[in-house]
Amino acid sequence: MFTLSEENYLKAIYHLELDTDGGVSTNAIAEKLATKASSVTDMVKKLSEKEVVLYKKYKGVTLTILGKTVAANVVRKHRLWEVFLVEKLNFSWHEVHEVAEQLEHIKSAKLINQLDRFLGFPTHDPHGDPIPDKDGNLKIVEKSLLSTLSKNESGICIGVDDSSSEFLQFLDKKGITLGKKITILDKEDFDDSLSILIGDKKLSISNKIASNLYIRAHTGQ
Amino acid sequence: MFTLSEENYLKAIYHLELDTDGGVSTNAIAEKLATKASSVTDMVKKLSEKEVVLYKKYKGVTLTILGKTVAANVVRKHRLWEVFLVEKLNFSWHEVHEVAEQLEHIKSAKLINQLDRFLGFPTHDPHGDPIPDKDGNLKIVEKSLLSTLSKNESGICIGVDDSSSEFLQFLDKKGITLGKKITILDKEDFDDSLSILIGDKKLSISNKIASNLYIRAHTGQ
DNA sequence: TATTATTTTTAGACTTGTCTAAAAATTTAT
DNA sequence: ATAAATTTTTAGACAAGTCTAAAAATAATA
Repeated sequence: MFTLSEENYLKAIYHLELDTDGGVSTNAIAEKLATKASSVTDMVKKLSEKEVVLYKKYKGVTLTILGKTVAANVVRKHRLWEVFLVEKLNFSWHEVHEVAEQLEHIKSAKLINQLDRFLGFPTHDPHGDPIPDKDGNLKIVEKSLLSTLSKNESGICIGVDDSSSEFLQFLDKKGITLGKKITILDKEDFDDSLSILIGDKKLSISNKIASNLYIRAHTGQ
Repeated sequence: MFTLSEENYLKAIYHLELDTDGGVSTNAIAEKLATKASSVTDMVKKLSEKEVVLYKKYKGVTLTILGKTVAANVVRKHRLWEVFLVEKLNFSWHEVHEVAEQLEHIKSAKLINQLDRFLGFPTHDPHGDPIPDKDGNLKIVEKSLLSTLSKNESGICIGVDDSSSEFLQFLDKKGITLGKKITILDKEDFDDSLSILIGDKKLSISNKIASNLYIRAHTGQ
C-alpha cells in the first residue's frame, strides 16, 4: 500500500517519463511537485526500496513495471473522477482538477470499478486525455496539434495540451469543446494565426491557441 | 482548515457528545479512535487552541459552536457519500462505511453541494441516520426501538443502532430493510423474542435483534 | 478520611515527509 | 582538460501525529 505522498511521486514520475527519454531527473520531479530536490532524493530512495522505481545516484529514476501499474491506476482514478464531476455534477472542465487530485487517492477497488461502470466505461477524460484501463494500458489515439494542419484540412477536437484553468475557460467562451469538428479555412503567414470553421461558426485564433489543441484526423464525409 | 486527523477527532467528539452529558472523556475518545489517551490529550490541546473545543484539564472536552459545525459537516459528507455509494454504485449498506470514511475528508464545497443535488437532497443515509444540512442541523425524527413496541403495534423500520457489517448482512438475509412496515404479532415472555410480520412474511427474531432496530410510529393504515 | 484504583497528563522518543545549508558528483564552457 | 556552473546528495533540523512509561490528579472504597 502506498501513502498519498508516494502516490503523488509515482504519478509525477509517470507523467514525466512520457516526455523524457532515459531516467527522470531529481530536479524535474521537484519542480513538478513544487518541492525541493533534497526531498525528492529522500522519497526516491524509499520508492526504490519498495521496488516501484529504479534509482542510481545522480542518474535519475525510472518506474518499474509495478511502479507504472500503481501510477497508471492513480491516473485512472483521477480521470474517472473528472468524468464524474463533469458529467454528473455539472462541473466545468477547468474546475475538476483540484478536486480530482484529492479523489484520486481514495482506496477501494469496488468503488472505482463501479464508478467506471456507472459512467459507461469512458475512454477519455474531459480534457481529452485517455483513461488507463484496469491493467494500466492506454488506448493510443493518433493525434496532431491543430497548428500542424494545412488549409482546408479538418479534424475532431480531442484534447488540450495546456490544461490551465485560464485556457480552458477561454475555450469555453469561444465554444471550442471536445468532439467538435474544426476545419482550417485559412492560414495567415504573417503571424501564423488561423481562420477556422467550428460547427457553423467562423473564428480567428492565434497560433498559440492552435498549438495547444489536439485534433484527430477526420476521415470521410 | 483542518487536517484529516483533526476532522476525525471532531467527528468522534461529536458522536460521543450525543450520548453523554457533560464533557467527553479522554478515554472515551481514545477508545472510539483506537488510539492512546496520551495522543488524545495532545490533540485536544491543539483543537482547543483552534477554538473548536472547550477543554479543561482532567475535566473532559466539549465542542464549541464552530467545532460542532465542522464536525456536522464531516458527518454530512460521510452520509451523503454513503447514499451515493448505495443508490448509484450498487454498494450494499454494510460495504459503505469504510469508503465513506475516506470520502468524508474531500474538501470542496461545490462537490458536496452538487452531490447533494444529484442525489435529490436525501435526508437520511442508508442506515437510517439523518444527514445534517449545510448549517449542521439535523431533522429529528421520533424513533423507538422495535423491542419497546407491544403486541399488535406496528411501525416503519427507519434505522439501526448497531451498524456492524455482520448485523447489516444478517438483516439483508432476513429481508429487513429501511422503509418496511413491521408489525408485532407476538412477544415471548420467556426470552423476549418477537414474532413479527414484515411485508407479507412472518419472522421470529431475538430480543437482541429487536433492540438494534429503530422504528418510526406508523400512524394509520 | 485515608488508601487504593483509575483516569489523565507530562516527558521523552519515534516516524513520515519536509526543509536549509553544505558537500559531492556531474555537466558545461573556456 | 581544467575551471566554473549546475545538479544531486548528505547531514542535520523541524512539525505533525503517534507511542510508552512515569507522574499527577481525580474517583472509588474501605
